[in-house]
Formats: sequence, structure tokens, C-alpha cells
Amino acid sequence: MPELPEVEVVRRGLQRGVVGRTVSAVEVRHPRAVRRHVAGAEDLAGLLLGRRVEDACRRGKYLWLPLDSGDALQAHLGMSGQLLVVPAATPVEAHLRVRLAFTDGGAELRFVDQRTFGGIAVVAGGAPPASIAHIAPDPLDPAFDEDAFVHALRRRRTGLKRALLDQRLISGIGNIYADEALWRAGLHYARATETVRRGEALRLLVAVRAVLGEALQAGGTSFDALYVDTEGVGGRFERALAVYGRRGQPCPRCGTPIRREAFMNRSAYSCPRCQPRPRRPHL
DNA sequence: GCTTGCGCCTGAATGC
DNA sequence: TGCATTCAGGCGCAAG
Repeated sequence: MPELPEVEVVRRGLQRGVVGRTVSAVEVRHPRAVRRHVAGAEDLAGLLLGRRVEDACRRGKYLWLPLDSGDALQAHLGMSGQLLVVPAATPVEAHLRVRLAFTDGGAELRFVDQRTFGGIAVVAGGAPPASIAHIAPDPLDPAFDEDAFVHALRRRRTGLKRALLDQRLISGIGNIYADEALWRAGLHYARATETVRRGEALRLLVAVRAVLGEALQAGGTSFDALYVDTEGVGGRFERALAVYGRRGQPCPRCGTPIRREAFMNRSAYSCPRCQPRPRRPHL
């Protein structure tokens, strides 16, 4: 599942693979992949043709490629999206949704997405574009404001994991790294945010940064073939996961079997001993 | 204004 | 064997 580290790996691949190149052809093979581009596939193609890619940027899980027109090609990988930079002769992938060719005749940019939760659009440019103004800075962004985060967190009336997953508060964190960071910080996912002390919030932030940074070093986490870099290669961080997907296996810190609980129609993994349930949980 | 829950999707895994 | 059900989950939006 692409979260911040996985998206950053893709961004770096785009930086190497498409920045400086000019779009020569656009093929939209599935309308759902461009549903965020409300003017439709033809309009999207018209805004891309002849445009040069100037940069590859990211905030949280969003990517955008500023163009020489002042617009930007924005992408979100959703659950299963891939942005691949592959030779034009590469056989068409089963879930290929959009392909872009370039004037130099080199590798194509392909958006492949099995579950079609992701998509691309051309949006008015900016850093970042207005279309993602509601997304908070991510914790690896130099512009990330720790004090603002701590204050906003403690003003919330919700549970700690819900807050971590809310991209308007802090971006880039999904289900996997939320569980991992909470375990590292020794905090329970249902801890009421209004009871979190400043020191605990800062400890959580340290844990978030550590787990995201280590995952990035490992090239991200791949549970199946769904998350890959721009060359189709998966990450290695799943070997380092302490709790996520490890129900019944020993906690790496204390040996207690990891528990899995239903949470927001998905799951929350934690250590019953390292992360004791608060007296007044906020689920 | 803030928080919560749903629907969107496909394929692998599981159940009968 | 084969069909049906469950699960995975980020996001945007509607509802509370």
C-alpha cells in the first residue's frame, strides 16, 4: 500500500525518468483513472501534449509534475496505483490505465492501477497545487511545523490513530506506518487525543519520522506485487515491520503476542503489553 | 466546524 | 470443483 515512503521512492524515479522530457502522446485507456480531471480525457491530453515536465514533487501521498505551461500533472496512487517508466516496447500491463510517450522516443510513463482508487489529473500549478491545499505538510517536509502539529492534535476530539490517518492534520501516514509508529512510541491507537501530553506527541512524532525514514531507506514496503518503484521493483521494509500483519507473533520488544483488532472497517495491530488500552479509549 | 461512515474497486484468500 | 463471501484500504463526500 503506497504511503509516504513508497510515494517518495516513486517521486525519485520520476525525477530521474521524466523530468526535462516533453510529452508527445497521451492514451487514456480507462476513464475512471482520470475522473478527477472533470473536463475529461481529451482535455487532459490537450493540456499535456507538447508540455515539458519541469520537476517531480510530493506532499504526503500526492505527487505532481509541474509543467512548462504553469499547470501540473497530479497523481495519486490510491491503493494499488503504479507509475512505471518503461521502454515503449514493453507489453501492455493488465491494468494499464494511462500511458504517456515523450518526444525523445525513450521510455514511456505508464499509470497502472488494479483497483482504480488512484488517478491522475492536470491541475493549476503551484507548490503545491490548490487541489491539494487541504493536505497537511508531511513529517519529512522541512516546512513541517512541530508545534502546530502538537497543538492541532491536542485540540482534536478523536483517537490517536484516526488523527494520524487524517491527511489534513499530518500527511503521508497510512494504516501500516500508523501502527508501526504507535508501537514504537508505546501509545495505544485509541488513546483520546485531548489527553495526549506534549511530550507524548513529540515522542510519537519522533517514531513517525523514524519509521518513515527507515522504510524509505529500504525502498518502501511491499506486501504483494501492488507496490513497486518506477522500474517495477518492490521494497524490502516488510521484513522490518514490528506489528503490522503480525497477529499472534511475538512483539519484538517484549515477546507478547501481537493483537489484531477491528478498527474503522480495517485492522489495528498492537502489542497488548507495550501499548496498554487507555481507561477511556476513543475509537 | 468538526467528526464519522460509506462507497468506490479488484483479486486473493477463505468458506461452504 | 465452483461459487459466494470476506478482506485489503485512501480518499472524497454526505450525514450527523
